[in-house]
Amino acid sequence: MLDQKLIRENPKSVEENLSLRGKVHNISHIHELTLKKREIDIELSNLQYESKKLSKLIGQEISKSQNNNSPEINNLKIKGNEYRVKISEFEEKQRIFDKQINTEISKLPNFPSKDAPIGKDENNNVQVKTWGDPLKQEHLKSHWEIGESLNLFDSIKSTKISKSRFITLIGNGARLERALINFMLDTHTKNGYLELMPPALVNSESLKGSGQLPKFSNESFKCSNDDLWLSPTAEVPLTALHKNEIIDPKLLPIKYVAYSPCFRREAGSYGRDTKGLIRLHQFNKVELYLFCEPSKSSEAHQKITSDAENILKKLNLPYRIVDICTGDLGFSSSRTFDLEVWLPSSKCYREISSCSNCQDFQARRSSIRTKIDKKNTYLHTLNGSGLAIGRTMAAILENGQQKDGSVKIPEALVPYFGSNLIKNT
RNA sequence: GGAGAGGUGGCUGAGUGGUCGAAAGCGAACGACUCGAAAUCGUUUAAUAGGUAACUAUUCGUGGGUUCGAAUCCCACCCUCUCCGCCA
Repeated sequence: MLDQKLIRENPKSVEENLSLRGKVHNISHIHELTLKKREIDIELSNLQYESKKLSKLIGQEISKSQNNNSPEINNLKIKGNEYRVKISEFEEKQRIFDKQINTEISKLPNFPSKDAPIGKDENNNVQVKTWGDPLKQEHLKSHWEIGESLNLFDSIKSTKISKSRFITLIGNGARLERALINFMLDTHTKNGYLELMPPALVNSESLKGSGQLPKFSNESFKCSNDDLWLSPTAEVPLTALHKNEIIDPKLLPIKYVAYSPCFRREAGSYGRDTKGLIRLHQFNKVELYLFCEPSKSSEAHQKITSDAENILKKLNLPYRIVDICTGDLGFSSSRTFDLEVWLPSSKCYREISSCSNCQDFQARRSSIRTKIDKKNTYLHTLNGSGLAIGRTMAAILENGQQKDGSVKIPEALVPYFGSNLIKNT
């Protein structure tokens, strides 16, 4: 959520900032609404002042005369009634304006950071670094081929259970998934993150708070009988955890790591990544999340990114980091580093983690503040996948494949998986 | 799901129509006393919006309503607790 005061006082700068995203945002209508609302606020406040004064006077008169029905008092009551009528008119107006302004502002995305590369779309993203040697042989198997031959998962049968884009993990596949979750959680908790396991169903308020609503209702699954949705990422419950709080600065920064299943409708991606573990309606993810003071968020962003990278390094998976350009930034983010893992079968890097600094955008939507120099200040929130489990499994299968059809398990994972090889039995 | 009780400031808790943003206590901050501390005494101690400020308004779970006036009365919803039922 952008600052309403800024929109009222400096709409030009707001438009300029938003235009960095490569799309024109005309906010003049919102600007006008805020000005009108301001007038209403002032007028209402004046009316309330007069009315309050009169009510006190009536109270005094009644206790003085011991009679609440004298003509003088009745006259005062009639006057009071006039105030009441006017006040409720203004309150109604205020309500309407508040609602309009709020709906409009919550549709506006975050400002891109000044440090984000300027660009129109994903083609303008900037590769920051690469790590490891990408495997580039011909005739390498895709992870779904490997999964099928080693009987690690089944998507065809899963359509019986649900529909397409769901997976059932089997045997070593299920075991590998579990090993990855535990490995990642252990690694991050050793690095100072507190482990949480939040609810998978979240209410509309929570989705608004982190930026998925009102604009992206199409991308999450809704439970029709309740005001509950299947959470698309642990970012949602983790933001909502501290909704409407003023957090003691001594407790900052707050660092969470959470395993959660994630549910996404993937509307509009028909035909893309239909095979394998890359794009599913349900997937597992270990998420890093951080609340900190505004002055510390850039540094924290580097840190959260390197904590996510750490997993890829330990698993010995080649990857690169991409600095997302202003035109390709997610709705809530001001700056994002994507970690992309090398998938040899498709000979390209695929996103496996997205590390974002949302600055005060989510904190303002969710009202999460701290005291800085006695002033309430919105915190900055950061999130990063650390990592998406399914895509990590895909990368391990493809990068660890051996000529005999078996798959080598990265050393760091062996204690968790219980074996250094998956082979056909 | 049924029956009952309840939601008040950082916490405990009083307040059932009138100057109440709210007694009292605890906690916290500052000051006095002290070499220092404890104890004691004194003062201060909610948030939000607008305003340079004085100040003004709003907020007693949330949203409506009644009234000149609502923490207090009415309606709806949410949440918590106890008992019963069901369940991992």
